Amino acid sequence: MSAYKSDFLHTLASRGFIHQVSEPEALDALAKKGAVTGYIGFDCTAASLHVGSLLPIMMLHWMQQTGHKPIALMGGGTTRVGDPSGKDESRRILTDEMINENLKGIRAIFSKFLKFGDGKSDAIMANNADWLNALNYIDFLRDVGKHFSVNRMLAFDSVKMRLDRQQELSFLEFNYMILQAYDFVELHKRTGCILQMGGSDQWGNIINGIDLGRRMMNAQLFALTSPLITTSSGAKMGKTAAGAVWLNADLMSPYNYWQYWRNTEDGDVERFLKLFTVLPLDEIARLAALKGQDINEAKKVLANESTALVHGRAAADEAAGTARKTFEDGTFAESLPTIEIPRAQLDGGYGVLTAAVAAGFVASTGEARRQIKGGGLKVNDETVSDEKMTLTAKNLTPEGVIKLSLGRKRHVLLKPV
RNA sequence: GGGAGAGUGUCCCGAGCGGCAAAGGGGGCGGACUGUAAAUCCGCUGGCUAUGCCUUCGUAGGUUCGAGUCCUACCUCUCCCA
Repeated sequence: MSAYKSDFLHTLASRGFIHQVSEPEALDALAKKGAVTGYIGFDCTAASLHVGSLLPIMMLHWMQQTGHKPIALMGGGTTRVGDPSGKDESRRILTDEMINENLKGIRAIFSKFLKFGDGKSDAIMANNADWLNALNYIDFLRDVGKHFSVNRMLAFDSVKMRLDRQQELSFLEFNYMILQAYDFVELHKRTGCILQMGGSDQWGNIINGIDLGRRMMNAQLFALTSPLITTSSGAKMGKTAAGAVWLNADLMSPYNYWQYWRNTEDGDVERFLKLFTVLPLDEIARLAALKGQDINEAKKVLANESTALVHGRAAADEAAGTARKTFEDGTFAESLPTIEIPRAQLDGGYGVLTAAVAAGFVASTGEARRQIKGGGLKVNDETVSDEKMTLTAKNLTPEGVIKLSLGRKRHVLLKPV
C-alpha cells in the first residue's frame, strides 16, 4: 500500500495520516536506520484539547510505537502571539494566566497516549515559553530575523490570504511564523529533533523552520503534515450541538464522548477506525466490510476503542453498557448522566420547562416550549404535550429518578436530593 | 488630507416604500422515514412570572403618534483621489 520502508512512515501512510512529506525518501531512510526525534506543537487556547487535536496526538503515539522519540511541544510562548494560519480574523489575545491554566488541562491528556521519561524512545514534553519568553529582541532580530525575507513571507498563504482580503494582520501575528520556525531550530539544538509534524495548514510554517535550520545550522530537517479531516458530508470534525468534543472528562463525559463516535457517518467509519483507534489494519478491514445495518457493529467498536484510549477501558465499557440498555434493550440505565434537584422543588411541583433547561437540553424556557410543541421532549419515555406540566414525586420511577429526554438521543436522569 | 459606500436577529450570509420581533438562505434543534447513519420531507430557530410585558438592526443624540428605515455627530471597515 505504501512504498515506505520504515515502520514509522509505513504505519502513518497506511492508516491515512500523511498529506505531505518533505523529502520522503531521505526521511524514510533515516527512520529505517535508527530512532528519529520529531515534534508537534499544540496551542494553549483552550482548557482542553478536542477531537481535532486527536489526530496529531495519534501521530506522536505511532511515532513512539514504531521506535522513535516524540516531543509534545506546548505553545506556552507562541500562544501569546496567536497563529494567523487559516483564520479570517485576529485571535483574541489571551492573558498569561489563562494560558497557564489551559496548559495544565492539556498536559493531562498526553500521558494517555505517550510514555514520558528519560529512556531512548520515551516522550518529552516541552514548552516553548522556556526559550521564547527569554528572547532579547535585538539579538533575536540579528540572529534569526536576518534569515527571513519579508518578500517571501508575504507570499505565504497564511499572510497572503489576509492581505488579499484586505483583512488586518497585526505585526504580532506576522511574527508567528518566525517564532514557530525558531522553535524547530531550538528543539533541534536541544534534542536533535529533525521532524516537525502538524495539520496541513501548518505546512508553510514548518517549511520556514526547515529553511531556518539550514541557514543557521546547516541542518537537514523534515516536514510531515496530516490531511484536514472532515466528515463525509463535508463538516469539520469535532462539533456537536453542545459545542466542541472535548477530551477532558470534566468538559465532556465519557458517555457523551462514546456517543459522538457511535454516531459517525457510515462513510467515515473505516477512515476513523484507522486514525482514531489502534486496532490492527486487518481487523479494521474486516469491520469496514460490514454493510447496511451491520455497520453499526463497526461503529460500536469505533466508539469503544476510541473512548478506551482517552478515558480508559472501564469508562468505555460502562458507556457501551449504558448505550445498549438505553437504545437497544429499551430498559432503564441508571448510569445515564444524572442531574440532582432539590427534593423540595419536586414536592412543590417542578415545571418541565425549568427541568429541560436544568438538564442542559435547551438554553431557555422559550426554547423548551417550542420543543414540546414539536413533540421533542419526553418524561419517562412519554411525550410531553402540556408545557405547563409539573414533575412531582408521582413521576419518580421505582428506581427513584425521573428520566427526561430530548429527541431520541439525549437522556438525563433527574434525581431528588 | 479630499470624495464615494457599508455596518441588520450575539453562529454565518443576507433582504428590508416610516407601522418591524424584521423576508430569504446556510447552519443548528425537533418530528417523519431508517440502522442511534446518510439522503429526503415537515416544523421550529429573541427573552420572560406570557391572550400581555421586555430587549434587538455600529454608538450617542434628534425629527415623528410611531425609526432598522429620515436628520446630526461619532466609531469601525471598504473603494476612489492626493
